[in-house]
Formats: sequence, structure tokens, C-alpha cells
Amino acid sequence: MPELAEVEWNRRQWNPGLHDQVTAVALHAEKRLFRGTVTSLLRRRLTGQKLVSSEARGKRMLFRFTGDGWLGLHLGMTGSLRVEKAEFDAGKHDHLVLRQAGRSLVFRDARQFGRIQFHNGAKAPDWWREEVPEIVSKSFDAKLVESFLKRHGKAPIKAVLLLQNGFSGIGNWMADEILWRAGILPRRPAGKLSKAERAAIFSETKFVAHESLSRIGRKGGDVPKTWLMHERWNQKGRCPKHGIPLRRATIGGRTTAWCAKCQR
DNA sequence: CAACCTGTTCGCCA
DNA sequence: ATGGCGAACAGGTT
Repeated sequence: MPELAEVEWNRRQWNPGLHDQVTAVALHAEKRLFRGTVTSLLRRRLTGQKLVSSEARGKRMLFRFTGDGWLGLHLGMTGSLRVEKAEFDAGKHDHLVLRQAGRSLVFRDARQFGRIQFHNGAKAPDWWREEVPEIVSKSFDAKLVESFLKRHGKAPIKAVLLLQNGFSGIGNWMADEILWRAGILPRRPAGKLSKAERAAIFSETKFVAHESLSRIGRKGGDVPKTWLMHERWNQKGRCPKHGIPLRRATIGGRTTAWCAKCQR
């Protein structure tokens, strides 16, 4: 699930727990998810504290607690956040559960490509403060995209769109969606795109990010049927514009789908 | 049983 | 020093 808008959706799943005290912490300390994190500290510093606020940046989330506790979450490939009843029994892949009087806040991640970090201090942790502009912010502008594409000029544009220090929050399906809308073949080297094509990458990135984020709260929640996204999952996917079968190949290490007619 | 998967990180090479 | 690429990670699904 987890790309930009889905991350934001998951972040909100814990909103029912805002301003409530964490009465107990249950976690699977030996799991790879906690690599680099002192779980005993996490457990000790969150127990008895209140969840104050949360924020998402790209694919990362930060939950703030009283007592200077900061919980960083990344959903990886299969992570999700949800709320369960207070007395709910954690399943095999429910690697972190924050118990509150009225509910349990649950982090599940079967494949464990995600990550759980904890920091105790007055200021937000270093790993959160490193600045990569959010796509929906003003500082993500055409100039920034220009220089980023130039810097990675030899790599296929598809691979460049997946680099989180430039396109924060873009994942596999969003990258394909952007390229389809921009009319650009995923294998084209980023440095060989025309000025107009670079401008299209910029504006379609903004468009896809804004559109998908704006739909989270609404009923249905999903992006329109006319988006490539709905077609690219299965082998029989077809271009929403032309109805012809999508081409597919591994590019930038990931399965990539495109329309040979739309994209040049 | 084999292939595939919405992500990052590491080691190797240019 | 920087950039590009493929493998590895872990487990479920097709």
C-alpha cells in the first residue's frame, strides 16, 4: 500500500489515540523492523505518556509523545497502521502495539521492510530533520527537478522518480502514473529529456501527488478509473486511453508498466 | 513449486 | 567522492 497518499492515510488511522495515555507497550523486539533501535528505551519512555501529534513526510511518519518521546515509522512494502479494541490479541505480524484505555494502536508489517525508530529528546531526531522538500510544498519547484534530473542524468527516468531524496513519497505505481501522463518512456535517460519533457515530469508529479492526497478523506477514496494505476497491477492491464495492452519490464529494479502509444 | 511483490540499503564497479 | 546497478532482506500471494 504505502506510497505518499497511503502513508498519509495510515498516519490518520492512529488519530483516535491522540491525547490519550499509553498504558502499555507490546513489541517483538528481535524483529528486523527495530534494527538500530533500543526497544527497552522505547518501551520505558512511551509507557505512561500521551500521544500528542503526528506528521508524515514522504513515506515516513513521526509520532510525538509527552516526555520527549518521538516514534518514527516506515511502512516498507507491507506495513499498515490500524486501531483495535483495548483487549485485542496481537497477531504474528503485529510487531508494535500501543495500549490505551479505550483502544490499541497497532503497527503490522509481514515482510518487515518497514522500520520502527525511537528517539528521546527535546528536539525532533536527526533522522527526521534532514530536509527533503515535500512534493506538495512550494520548495519542490521546477528548478529543483531540473537539477535533480541532471545529477542523475545517466539513469532511466523511472529509476530517478523512485529516489526518495528527490521525489519524496513517490513509489512504483506513482512513478508509472507520472510517466504515462507525461508521455515519456520509462527507460529514457533522465539527462536526455527535452526541456518540455522535464517540465512535464515536474507538473505531472505535482498533479499525481495533489490528486491522490486530496482523495484520502473522501468517500470512495480512490483515484479515478481513468488512471493507469488501476490497470498496471495485472498482466492483462490496458492503457486507459487507447485500450491496448500495457508493456511491462523491470526498470530501475522494479516492475514497470507503460503504454507504447502514449509514451515516447 | 516457482515467480512475483506499492521499499530501502549494501557492496561493487565505473 | 559520486552515481548506477543488482542482490539481499522476509513472508505472503498467485
